[in-house]
Parts: sequence; C-alpha cells; structure tokens
Amino acid sequence: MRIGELAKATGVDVETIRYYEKTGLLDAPARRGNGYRVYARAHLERLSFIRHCRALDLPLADVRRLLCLVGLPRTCCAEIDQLIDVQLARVRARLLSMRALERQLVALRGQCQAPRTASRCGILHELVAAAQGEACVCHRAACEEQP
Amino acid sequence: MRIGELAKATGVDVETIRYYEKTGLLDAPARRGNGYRVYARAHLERLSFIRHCRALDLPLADVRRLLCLVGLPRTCCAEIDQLIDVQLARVRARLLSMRALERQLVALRGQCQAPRTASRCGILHELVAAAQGEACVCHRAACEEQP
DNA sequence: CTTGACCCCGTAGCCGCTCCAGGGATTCTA
DNA sequence: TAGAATCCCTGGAGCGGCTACGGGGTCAAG
Repeated sequence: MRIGELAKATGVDVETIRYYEKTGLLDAPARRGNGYRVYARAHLERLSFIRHCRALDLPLADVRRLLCLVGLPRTCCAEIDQLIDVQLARVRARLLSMRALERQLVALRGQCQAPRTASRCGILHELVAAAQGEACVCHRAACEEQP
Repeated sequence: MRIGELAKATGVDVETIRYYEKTGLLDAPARRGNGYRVYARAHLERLSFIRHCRALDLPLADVRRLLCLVGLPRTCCAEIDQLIDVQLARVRARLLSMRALERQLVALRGQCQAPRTASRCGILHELVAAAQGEACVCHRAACEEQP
C-alpha cells in the first residue's frame, strides 16, 4: 500500500508518517521503481499502535520505548506500568490546572457583561489591577474556593 | 532596576524577559554604560500584566493585542470579551479531552496490576490489540460512559 | 495531451520558551 | 588585592510534534 492509503487507513497524516520514518519511529518501507514507498501490514499495525499511544497523549519517546518493549517479551513490565502511571499523573496535573484556569476565566469574564469602551472594560481593569499588585477576581475566586 | 531584579520581582525568568523584548512584547529599556538593561516601574507593571495573562494561558498574540488595547481606551471592548470567551472555550475543550484521557488511562492501567513479563503485560496487550483493530478498554470505557 | 491527484525531497516555520558558548562587569570573601 | 562567585551581554541552536512550502516527478482518466 502507498503512503496515502496508509494515511487513510490509520488516520495519520502523510507528512506525519514521513516524519515518523525520519525520526526512526516507523521503519523505512520498501520502494517501488518510481521511488514511492510501499507499506506492508506490519507497518499498518505499528502505525496504528503509535496512533493509539498518541491518542493517550504519550510522548513519542515513550511510544518509542513501548515499541522497543514489544520486541523484548521477556522484560519485566514494571517499566510499562510506570510509564502509564507517569502519564496518568501528568494528565491529572493538567486536569487540575485546567479546572483552576476555567474558574479564573469565568470569574474574569463576569467582570464585563455589556460592551463598553476599553477604558471601562471590567476585564481589562482587572488585568491591569492585577499587574499593579492588587488582588484580582481570578485569584480571589481561587482562594475562596479553598477556605 | 536590573534584569535580574525585575525577574525576581515578577517571577519571570531572565531569558524570558529578553525573549519578550526581542519579540516586541516588552519595550527595550534604557542601558547603563556597561550595556546592562535598566528597567523602570512601567516595565515592571507591563511585565506583570503579561505574566498574569500568561497565567491564564492566553497566547502571546492575545497578550500583545490586550496590551495594545490598554493604550486605546476608546475602543469598544467587545474584542476583549471575545478574546476571553475564546480562551474559555479552549480551556473547556481541553478539560473535556483531559477527562476522557484520564478515564482511558485508568482503564488501561487496570489491565496490569502486578509486574510480569512484557509479553504478559495487560497494558501492552491492550495497546497491541488496539493496533490490530480490536476494541480496547480505553475506547470501550469511553463508549460505555455515554450510552 | 492536459488535468488533477498522487508522490518525492529538503527545508523552514510554529509556540514559548530554554539553554548554550563565549565573552565582560561587578561584588563578595580571604 | 587577588580570586571566586555572581551577575550581565550577544547570537544562535534546540525542544516536541508536527505542518507547510517550494519545486519537482509519476500516473491514470477523460
């Protein structure tokens, strides 16, 4: 199968496939006489694996390591478990900060309901006030949430 | 005040301050005879403003625009409001995908409790199975959540 | 025989920093 | 007063994970 077909089959962009090849994540496939890449079933599976890992937002370095471990079936899988644990921790940390961010933005957004001039915009006022060291709704809101 | 002092006062890294100057976000300050940058109160406030916006994860382009609008007090603030709305939407979208991600990772993690060999690791099994088109716990979990 | 879809390659750009090398200035300590 | 530690300067490269672009070759349909 050609690169475009592989792209369609896996949902991975053509450019991304070439990028994965260049960075050694995906084996370089055979070539036809005209230079076109020809992929086999193994490539399809490997690329799907990569895509699935990426859907879990695992960094490419981790994906690389996982691919390596697939080829070393006797290794202890503690490393795999830990890899997922670390990713879970990352995701949870981001989840926390996203939640805080949402609260802050909602509070900020509440400062300006109707269109006015910039100089009377509650949002801009808040941001400027915060820059001058005054307590801003974003942080006030954050503090009040955890009394 | 020198760059290091400004950095301490605002919590922004020295390198980042220079980067902001280079990209035109922060005005180039005066220099002492030895070439050292000398910052005034205005710089401190502007940098604090930037930092606060960045804490809300606003992209630098938005920060730039906000800084511009601070200097145009007669403009209608609808643009400001919209800017925050867009950011809120971005954050909420990411929040959703982080939540989904967390669920998927938890489901995946549950596949391997005790250390075994890689070939018997439930996690690796799942990932490989997913790559071969079989339903994986991650997606199964995601589907069951929304019946 | 042209049109359009596909493919090739190499390089540059995106964001928001962060780090480095290779220097000079200043300040603290012995 | 020497030397060490800390600060500051510049320009440029590197990070992750793509994405876009320019300038070309290939191939099948109409």
